[in-house]
Amino acid sequence: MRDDRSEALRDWYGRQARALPWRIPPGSDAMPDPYRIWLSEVMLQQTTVAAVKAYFATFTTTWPTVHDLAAADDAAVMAAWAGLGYYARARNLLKCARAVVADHDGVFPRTEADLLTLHGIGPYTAAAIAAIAFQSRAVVVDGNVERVMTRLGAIETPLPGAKPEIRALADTLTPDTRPGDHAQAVMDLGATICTPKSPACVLCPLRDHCDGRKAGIAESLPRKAPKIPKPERRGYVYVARRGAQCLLETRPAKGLLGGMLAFPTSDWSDTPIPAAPFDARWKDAGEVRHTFTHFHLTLRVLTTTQGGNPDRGEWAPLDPKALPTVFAKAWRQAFPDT
DNA sequence: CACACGTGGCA
DNA sequence: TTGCCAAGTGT
Repeated sequence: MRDDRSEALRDWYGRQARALPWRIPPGSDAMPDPYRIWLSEVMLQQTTVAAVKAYFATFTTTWPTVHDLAAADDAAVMAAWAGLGYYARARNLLKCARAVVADHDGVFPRTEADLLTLHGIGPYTAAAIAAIAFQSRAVVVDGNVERVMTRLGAIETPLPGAKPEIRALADTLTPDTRPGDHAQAVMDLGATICTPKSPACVLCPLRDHCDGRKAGIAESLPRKAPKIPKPERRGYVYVARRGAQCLLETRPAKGLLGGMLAFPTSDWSDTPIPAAPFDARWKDAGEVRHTFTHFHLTLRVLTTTQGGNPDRGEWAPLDPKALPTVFAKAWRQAFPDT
């Protein structure tokens, strides 16, 4: 706390902290609920605050404690996560909740090392939970911290090579008192002031300490390797409706959209091979486009209202909200009225 | 270490 | 319209 930069950051956070559903106000002596901190941190992995809010409300209402979540049906949790993306997080969320109940008496472990043993908790999340939920002096490094630290220290080493330098600087800035507030202060700064593009340096509590700003290179940091263009893939998706039911399948537990509810599809490739789940007069309903992390996809949507004996999946009532976004798009393309 | 893994918003 | 990006983890 001797550090001028940490003090400036703490004071700024005291004034400008965002009010978030999982957050206690800066300086508060209230005890955060580790379950809610954990849940919010997992949801926030590579995901914006705006996208997380509604899901956090649904999850904490439906499953208020880690015991409730551990006892939930897999399908219910996957359906509730639908649309948020990175579905391995939902699968790991259940594994983690069940391990906390089975192996830790329903109480989240307090140390980074113990937290790290749980599914879906990596170095960032372990440090964040230790700092925010348990007031432990953990050094929290995420994308925001990387951006703020590379600018503050004018670190021009490209990522990921710069990580040791970044961590060392973050360690220097982390105070002994209220390290959880400090971690959230850096992340709020990165989200609202020290943004990827057009940072608002004039409003920054660290502007007089920032070497990147002094050198006029802040906005160009952190340096990163150029992105590889995404390849194009194509496929066929089969949307069959029979009265109130649709033909649905649960995707394999590993891989893309693993464990999620889906319509049957062909393979997705340069030259997909049509693979209707049963013989029928399939009607061409046009195409939908969707972009995943590492490829673009164009799906030709084929529909029928005939019945049939499918070679995979089963007839079941459909809640479109339980589908990953790419299949929700296909559903809307197939049956715009519903 | 490099790559797989979603999505919606914004310039 | 296209590309970039957001509180990363697992393999």
